[in-house]
Amino acid sequence: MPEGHTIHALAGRLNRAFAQEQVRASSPQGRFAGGAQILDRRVLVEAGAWGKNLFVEFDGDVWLHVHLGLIGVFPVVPLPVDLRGLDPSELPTSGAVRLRIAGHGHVADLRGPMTCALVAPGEIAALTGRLGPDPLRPDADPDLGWAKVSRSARPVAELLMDQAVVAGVGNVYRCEVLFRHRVDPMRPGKEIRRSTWRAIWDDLVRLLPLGVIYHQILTMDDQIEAAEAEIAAGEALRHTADLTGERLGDHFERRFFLYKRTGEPCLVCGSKVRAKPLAGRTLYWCGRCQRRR
DNA sequence: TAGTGATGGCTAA
DNA sequence: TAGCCCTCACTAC
Repeated sequence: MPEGHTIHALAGRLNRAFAQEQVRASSPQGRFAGGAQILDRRVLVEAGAWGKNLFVEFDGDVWLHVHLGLIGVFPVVPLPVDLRGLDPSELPTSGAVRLRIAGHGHVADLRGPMTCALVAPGEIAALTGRLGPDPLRPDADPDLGWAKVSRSARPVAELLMDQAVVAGVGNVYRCEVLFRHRVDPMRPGKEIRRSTWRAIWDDLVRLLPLGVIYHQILTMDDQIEAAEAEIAAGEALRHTADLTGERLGDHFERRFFLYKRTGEPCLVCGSKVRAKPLAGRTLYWCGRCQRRR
């Protein structure tokens, strides 16, 4: 289920649960037994995210790279009091746990990741160097994305999904943000105006943090404004303060302009929402609102 | 209860 | 282009 906001939220949960703590690591499934052995009893220094990639630093300059892919999950849950102090191998396991990280008060089980590997510090730079700017990172430079968009004949909907152009955008955000700016998803990158690109980028910088805070993709204006008002009032904290990954239920009603609304009326013009595969995923768009102008 | 598709993206062919 | 990772929410029966 991960777009970039999910991974940034996950990094935050890992930090709240384990940062600066010596942890136990194991691989109940066995497929990461060697790596887990190297991580075991190290201090988890800090977790961070770049787009959909999670990087976790352990003492001794040992780095873990995780990519959840489409089906991976990595819930961080508090340990029930009666299970604390047990050897992590004695904790109950559900599913194929590639990597278990256990601390004094929490346990995190990684299941179904696309990537789970130890990487040398130098490889981190190589990995992030292949990624485009991440709107969730304060040092992100949107011009790096623009340089690729403005030279490409590929459809903008395909470019937005390309992690080398923008890191962290997935199928929901690409469909919704293109609609929010009434951009024809099939328009070639080089025909996009710089001001349009900048507006899309600024919108991502606004929307993705809401996704991190609420663990929910928000793209409808009324919900965005309600979320921002809660944050400004300090009320959003109660949704995030104790978040360790348990499913809390959606804080906002789950609704989008287009996503998974094939054939239903566009919320702006009433014409039918269209869908077709693009860049390996289902693109949703409104043929009238997003007509090329 | 069983089947399906997905908020990814790599590798092999 | 298909396979894979092998989860999870949702649907049809």
